[in-house]
Amino acid sequence: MPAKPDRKTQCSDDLKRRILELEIAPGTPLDEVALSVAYDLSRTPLREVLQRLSGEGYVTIAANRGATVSSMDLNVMRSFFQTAPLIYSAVARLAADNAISHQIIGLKKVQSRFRKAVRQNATTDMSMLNHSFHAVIGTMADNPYLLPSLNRLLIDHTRMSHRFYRPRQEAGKQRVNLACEQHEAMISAIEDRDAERSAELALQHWELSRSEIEKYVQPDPLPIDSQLEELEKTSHAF
Amino acid sequence: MPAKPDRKTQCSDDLKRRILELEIAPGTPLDEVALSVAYDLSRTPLREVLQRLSGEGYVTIAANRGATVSSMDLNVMRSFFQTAPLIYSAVARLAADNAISHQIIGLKKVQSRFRKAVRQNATTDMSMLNHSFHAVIGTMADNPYLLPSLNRLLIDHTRMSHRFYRPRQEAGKQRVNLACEQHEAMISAIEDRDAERSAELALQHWELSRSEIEKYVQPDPLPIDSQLEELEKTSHAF
DNA sequence: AGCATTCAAATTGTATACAAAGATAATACA
DNA sequence: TGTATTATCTTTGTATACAATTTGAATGCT
Repeated sequence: MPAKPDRKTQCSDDLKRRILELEIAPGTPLDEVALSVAYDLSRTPLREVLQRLSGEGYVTIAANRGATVSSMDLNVMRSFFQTAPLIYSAVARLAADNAISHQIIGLKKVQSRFRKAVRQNATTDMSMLNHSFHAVIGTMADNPYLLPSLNRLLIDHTRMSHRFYRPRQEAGKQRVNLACEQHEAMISAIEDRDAERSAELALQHWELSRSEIEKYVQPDPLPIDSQLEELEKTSHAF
Repeated sequence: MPAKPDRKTQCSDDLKRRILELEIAPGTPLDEVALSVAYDLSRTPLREVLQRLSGEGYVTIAANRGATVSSMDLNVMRSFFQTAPLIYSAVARLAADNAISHQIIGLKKVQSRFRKAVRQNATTDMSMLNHSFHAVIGTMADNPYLLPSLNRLLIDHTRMSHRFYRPRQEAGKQRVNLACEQHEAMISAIEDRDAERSAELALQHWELSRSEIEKYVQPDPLPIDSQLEELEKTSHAF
């Protein structure tokens, strides 16, 4: 009973996935006719899909000039780091207050898939299942005002965090395992209806992610002398 | 130069106004053909307007069963009171940090129109200009994650606050004047780039509004003995 | 009467043709 | 050669006809 394969939802879900996985980069213009043939829809329903994605923050629509994948410029990044801890902790608190058993079961299922992806080192699965994990916590919070904020944060967080799940050094893998453990702790806090602990864990989880992202944005500078050589070496790892 | 009278924007703005003024009540279904003839649009662009309004939280769209004005049930109300102080103070803080002079001028203009409406006792103008006032502060904050939350809160806040601006007793008018003064104080805090004071004032402003709304939701009970007589008397005042 | 079923009407969803606006290339002119 | 203007092409926006779904009434059954 995974519902009918409704072409419109399928299109919407696939576009979301591709945007979250950076398969379509921020700022990329989306061609209506190209998409409509690709997803076997006429332009009318396709445009409705784009409108909805715009409402959810995945794309930005400019009048007479179509849709583009939402950008992640400097100002957006700044807002992201400023806002994420506020919303994440508030949502985690509400999730502990309001979660119903059915949702907790769902969260555990997502987490077990996440853990499996971590074990298998399936990097994109990790990103996407981490996204799902936090989206489920969002639905637990059941707050129509915070949800749009949270989901927008998650979109950009997921887009930024791919590198986190593709660690090249042992220390990085350790951090992914830590993130996985933090998920477990969050589940038990929610299960215990411990709002304070839930919020606190969310902040810790955020802090781990934040430090990793900042390291990517502002990496250790290369040695001044042999800059080109170093660049050559590290570029292989990508 | 107030832009072109674009029928689609006109339709969208008018629907927003009617929803905010409770001219169209929460839960009311919106008929596509009726609206399309009313606003002289074909159904395709009208549907896009509804999709956008849905993205902004004004209406809710259910598949195969059209759009309805977003409801304000118990759960929504609960979330509202839970979330408003968090977002209002955060936005006020950011507004003080980020406002540019051009925006402050705009805010002052809105406030002067608001003050005028208060003097003239123009109740719906008050509601709507109060809405604009806080929406402008939202744009000052310039945070793409918080803005959707704020605007959703403002929609419901405006819909709930009409009674606040239609006071029947002298004490009520005093409170409206106080609200007006608080606006002035908020402007000067923003102008001084005093984020803390801005946030503090936002919370005070919220508290005033909250107490008024709660009084409406939970009014003083009628005298037990002559309940019907009292009901008869008070109903004239509506 | 109460309830399920079937058919008709109303409403929403989709496809496609046409109109309008924006982007681009070609041309004319200084 | 550089710039402005025009013409053409591409892309987005709108109207309308048609398909699919839902709603509600009428019918038949227990």
